[in-house]
Amino acid sequence: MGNSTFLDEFRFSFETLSDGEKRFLDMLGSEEMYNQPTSIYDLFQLPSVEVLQQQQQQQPLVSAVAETSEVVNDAETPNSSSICTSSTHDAVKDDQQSKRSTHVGKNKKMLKPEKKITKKQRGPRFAFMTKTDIDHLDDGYRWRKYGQKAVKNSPFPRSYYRCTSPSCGVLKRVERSSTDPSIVVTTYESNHNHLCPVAHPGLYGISPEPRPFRGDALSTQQQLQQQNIQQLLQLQQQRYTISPATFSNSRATSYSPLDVPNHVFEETQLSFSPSFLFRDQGLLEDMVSSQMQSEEKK
DNA sequence: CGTGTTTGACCAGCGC
DNA sequence: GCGCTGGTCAAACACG
Repeated sequence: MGNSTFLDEFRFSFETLSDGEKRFLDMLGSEEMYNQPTSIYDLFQLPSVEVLQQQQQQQPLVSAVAETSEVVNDAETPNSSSICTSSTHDAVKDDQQSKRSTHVGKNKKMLKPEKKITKKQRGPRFAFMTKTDIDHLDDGYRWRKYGQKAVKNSPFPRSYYRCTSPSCGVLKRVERSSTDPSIVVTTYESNHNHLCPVAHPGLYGISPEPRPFRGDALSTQQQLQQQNIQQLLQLQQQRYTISPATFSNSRATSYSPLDVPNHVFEETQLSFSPSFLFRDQGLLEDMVSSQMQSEEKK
């Protein structure tokens, strides 16, 4: 990484956003969001739930993902390859190969199998900031922590999580901003190849009854923040679902939310363009149920 | 006992 | 080539 900090990688497409989208991104790390959480439905002026449900019936949720992954990925792990067109050999593949081929070694650190994953080969990333005192916000998915590292020039460690769903290679990094400890920066890499366990409890053997909020542990504001995060993630995943190629090939002018917003530079891999989503909004039903359920997963 | 966390070691990329 | 740093592995451990 050289001298570049984690925040240097933190990019959002900006110029393509509508005013409401820009405002939402601004609010993610702002006092406004913290003090008065706002639904992205309002900010983005999403269509009504009824409209979304109708559209969703006409356009099943994961069909695009399944088709793409089968075609692109063959016998391997059917996940993030569906996102990146060519060279995204995902982390899960690497992980599983690693486990298979290193079992022989009694030496704790045997040579790993050829590690061909370079940073440029990884899946696209999506990051956002949240002003919260909770380090690991619940986004509806189940995560397993696989590492923690001290970060240069930051008193706060960075935690590494991996989605526990089999064959799902999504990674997540969580760290606090060194400049503002109240801000948690979360970065997702690749996208899930399965539905959210919370939003679709029946598919995951989870009780279909709405689980209660952790009202005793979380404030209302924190609960709303979690809901907003879940909504944002689902939007992002739906974006992948709709058009992986468009995403991975996109080239947009971006900015780092942690810098002054007029700090503009080029970025190819990380971009965020909700506008695109809403042009094809048949896949938003997750958001509805996730609003009602923000329980943690364990 | 299954699941998740901790933590030290290892590896790769990058800058000098 | 060397050292620094970020990312990952996996044994040991904790917990319900």
